[in-house]
Parts: sequence; structure tokens; C-alpha cells
Amino acid sequence: MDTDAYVISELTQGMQLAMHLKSVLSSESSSESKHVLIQEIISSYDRALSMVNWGDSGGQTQPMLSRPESSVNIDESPRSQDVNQPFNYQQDEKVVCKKRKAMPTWRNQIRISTNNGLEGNSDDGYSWRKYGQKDILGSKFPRSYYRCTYQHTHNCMARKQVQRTDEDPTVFEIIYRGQHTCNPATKPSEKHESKQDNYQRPLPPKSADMLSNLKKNLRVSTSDLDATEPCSFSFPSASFGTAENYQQFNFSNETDNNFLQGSPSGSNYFVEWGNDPNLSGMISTTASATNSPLAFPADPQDLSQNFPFNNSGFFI
DNA sequence: AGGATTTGACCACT
DNA sequence: AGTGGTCAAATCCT
Repeated sequence: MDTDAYVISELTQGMQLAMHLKSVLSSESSSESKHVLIQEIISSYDRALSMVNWGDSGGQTQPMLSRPESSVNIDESPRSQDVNQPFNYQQDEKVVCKKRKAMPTWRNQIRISTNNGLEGNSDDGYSWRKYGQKDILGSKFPRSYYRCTYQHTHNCMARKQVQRTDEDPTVFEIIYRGQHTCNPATKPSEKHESKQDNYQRPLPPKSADMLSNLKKNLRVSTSDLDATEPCSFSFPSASFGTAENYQQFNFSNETDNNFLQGSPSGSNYFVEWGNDPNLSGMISTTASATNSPLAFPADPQDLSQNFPFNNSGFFI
């Protein structure tokens, strides 16, 4: 479709502007020119995002620059009444809604060793309670449904689905839904500690954190390209014309990367926004770098061509 | 006894 | 009508 060409064009422009900005930053240019470049980059990405959103989402979304703060406040809007409501489940707790739409989700594929290949071992640092299991059409293995143990005490509506993959029974696909509103930092003192601590350090891809981290990281990447910290963010440059090489941005604020740290190498996080397949992409942690870099695989099958730039709010 | 899991039924969505 | 997500009673576990 033509939208694709526009999106690629805009993203390419954004990339070039970012490179330009990098050179400007290393020179003694005025701050004004830097701001102009940053604004150009933001505008370029915004236009690309707008095209994607308007072109592929039935016109339901708006250019993100016109929706300040919408990126971090993940809108769940199960009943589509107030799209500007922050992520908040508590307000209509009384209303029974057995199926929620447009919840931010993450897919995480985890390989479990055959010795202890139980679903429960795919621990992510949070405490979950199983509330259902369902045979899924076309799948050999049932899907298990979990919700946060602290749903009632902390009004935490985070959920996850765990399903063994047909292709490789040692691999579990975990789909996270919603963000934790409980405080994981307090968990070790709570009673589920013993079970949790047997496992590896977490990597709970907390939805809002993940999105905001990506946002922050990318923002840093355009303004601080000379950062020397080892953390890095990369994405395939195929969209920019070179299939083999990754364009890599560095960012320096390692606290922004806490959702990656401790992540098992090779974990694949597939990020989605609601049910829109266009608002999705895979994030994987790789074993090659020292500090759990975030990388988008070059395989186009793994990466929706619009991701991450089509998501509403990674950049501003 | 209290919390976690199982499982059949119900409901929303397509 | 079929499918998937959730509820809630029954059951299991500690």
C-alpha cells in the first residue's frame, strides 16, 4: 500500500535527521539548531505514526503529538468510553467485563528445560494465581490463565496467559496483559517470597514501564548519541536500505533499562497494542552484548514492518 | 482453615 | 454458532 512507502520515507528521513543531529551534537552548534533538528525528527516520526494509525487502524487513533501523555498512560478503555483515561482498572471494578479489548500485551517466549518444564517455572518475578485453563482450538496444549495474586489487595489487574507451543513443547509463550499496580519491591517480605526466590531474577515486562522506557531510550538516543554507556538499543536498518547492518543507538541512562536487566538472554518479547497486528513487534534480548541490549530482529516475519514506530507514543 | 488450583458454565466477541 | 476469556463452586494442598 502507499502508506508503507510514506512511512518508510518518513522514517528514513527521521533516521537521517538523527544522524545529522549526532554530528551537530558533536560540534559547537547552537542549541537552537539542535532543537530544530529534534523537532524535525519528532515530526517525521509523528507523521509516519499518523499514517500508520490512520491508514491501518480504521481511523481510531490520532497523531500522537496531539495526544500528550497518551503514550505512557496506557489506555485500556475496555468499553471505549474515555480514551484519555489513564490505565486504571479500579474505577469500574463492579462492572463485569469478561473480555477486555485493546489491552497492551507482551508475548514472551521462554524455553524451559525438560527437567522442570512446568509452566509455573516460567517465573517472571511476580506472583500469579491461576484462574482458568482452556483448550485452544488447533493447539495441542491448553492455555492457562493467571492473574496477579495481589489483584484484590492492590487492585492489580495484571494478567498473563501461558501456553506451551506446539512446535517446541519446551517453549512456553507467555502473554502479559495489563500492568502491575502492585509494588514488586515489597514482595520479598510477603508470603509468596519463598516460591518466587527459587527462580531467576525477573523480567516482568511491565507494560507501562516498557513503553515508557522505550520512549525514554529513544528520546535519549536522539539527543545523546555519543553516550558511551554499554546499554544499547538497536533495530534493523532494513527499512533504511541496508539489510545486514543494525543501526544502533546508544543511551546512557541505565535506569531506563531496568526492564531488560536480568532478562534471560534470548528471551523474545513480542509487544502488541490491543489486537491490532500492526501495532506490534518483537523485542529480543541477545547474549552478545554485555548489558542486555534490546534488539529488533532483522527477520521481517518477526517484526511488523511498522513497529515500533507505529505505536502510539514511543517518541513523545 | 485458608489459600491455590481445577473445571464446568457463562459471557463477549467475531 | 464457534471460540476464547473469565467467573465461581468444587476440590486439592499445605
